[in-house]
Amino acid sequence: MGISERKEREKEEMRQRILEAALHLFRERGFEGVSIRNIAEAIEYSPATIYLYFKDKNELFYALQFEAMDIKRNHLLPSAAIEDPWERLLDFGRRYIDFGFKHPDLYDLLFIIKAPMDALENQQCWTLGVATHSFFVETVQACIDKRYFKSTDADTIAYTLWCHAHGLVSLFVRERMRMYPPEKREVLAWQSYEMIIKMAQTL
Amino acid sequence: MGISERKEREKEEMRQRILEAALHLFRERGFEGVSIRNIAEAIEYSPATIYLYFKDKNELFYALQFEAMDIKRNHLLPSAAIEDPWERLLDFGRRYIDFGFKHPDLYDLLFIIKAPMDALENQQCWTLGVATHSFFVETVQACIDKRYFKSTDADTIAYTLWCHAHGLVSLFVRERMRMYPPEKREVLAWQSYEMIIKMAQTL
DNA sequence: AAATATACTGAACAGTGTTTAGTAAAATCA
DNA sequence: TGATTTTACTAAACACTGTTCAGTATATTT
Repeated sequence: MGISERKEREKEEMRQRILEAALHLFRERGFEGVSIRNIAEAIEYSPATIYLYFKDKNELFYALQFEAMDIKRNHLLPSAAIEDPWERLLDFGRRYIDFGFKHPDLYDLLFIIKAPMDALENQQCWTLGVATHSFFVETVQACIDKRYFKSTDADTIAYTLWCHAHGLVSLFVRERMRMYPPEKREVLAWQSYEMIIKMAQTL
Repeated sequence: MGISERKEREKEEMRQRILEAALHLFRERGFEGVSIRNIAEAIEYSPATIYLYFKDKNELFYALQFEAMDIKRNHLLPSAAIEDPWERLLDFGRRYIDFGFKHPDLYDLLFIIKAPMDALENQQCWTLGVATHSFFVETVQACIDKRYFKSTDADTIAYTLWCHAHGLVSLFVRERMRMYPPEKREVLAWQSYEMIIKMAQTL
């Protein structure tokens, strides 16, 4: 049955074409500024067609979130190759913040936007995120084992570092740093990262 | 001219009635879930009437943001009475996080929601925010002066602490802590606060 | 009493997400 | 082959959104 195979392939291609157009538009105009009709126009199909491939706008959103999670994963991946856990942790943090600054729209999509997080489509995205987080906690644990920290509570240390990095990126992404001059914002952020690292060392 | 005075008072009352209804609805259904028509219905006026008191939905949003900022200010205010800067800083941080947990919708409005931040109405809100931030930085400076920190860079210390608190609250508010069991989330957050305080002490 | 200013509204416009009935084309069956 | 079913798609509608504007009834001033 070569036909049904081709059909399935075509269906998958169409799905990808929709996602591509959506991600493209989204990175151009922000998530709120993209409508089903926009996407439909971009791929030269009727709006109703999109509903043959995605249940609703939420499910399209979940799929996009998954794409973003994959891009983030690839951005952080090189850290995993670093042997020394402390150096790995440093590199990981730097890459996390760098991802946020380089792809504010994707960071937004992953960590800031309010959306129901319980759809099936989103499950695998969440799995990927949890995996990355586990890798992070494991690295912290490895640092504990090598006596880089005094505290032995890996969960709390990891969460504390994550809070800092997330706060840093999201204050930047959502433009809540107006009390600092524009050119100082990114500098201050990186200084703060250096500071939290030094603080962590003494913990 | 008693009439024009009364008119002005009535106009202000109407403005307040709109804001009250909007804030009420917003805290019930989230910001995205509130429409001009909803608000109009709540105060039993036509949607067009709202546009006689606010230029557009954004300006209504700014006014709400100002209300939220005021509530936050009152929530943090008691800290100012504490003499010792270190104790004041601790209390301030605790109150900041507590505000976020108790009023996630208002926190959202103030620090997370994406919106143009340059309208006139928003100016005074921003002024209030900057004042609070200045108070925070001054407290950090007072701690530096009393040798509670080793570092002398008040800006970076303040920003680092703010990043942590904001990251903590916004991960909670935007439900990005799914990898931890629900009952552990708030506990972990407060543990993390304790940890950053201890870290800061050794800085 | 007439003219003007004020406060408000109904109806419309262009946009949104989503559903449904219907239509051509493709694949399958006889 | 020709008839039938399945597939892929769309036009049109529904109920919503923010926003504007012509029109109206009341209150104030002349």
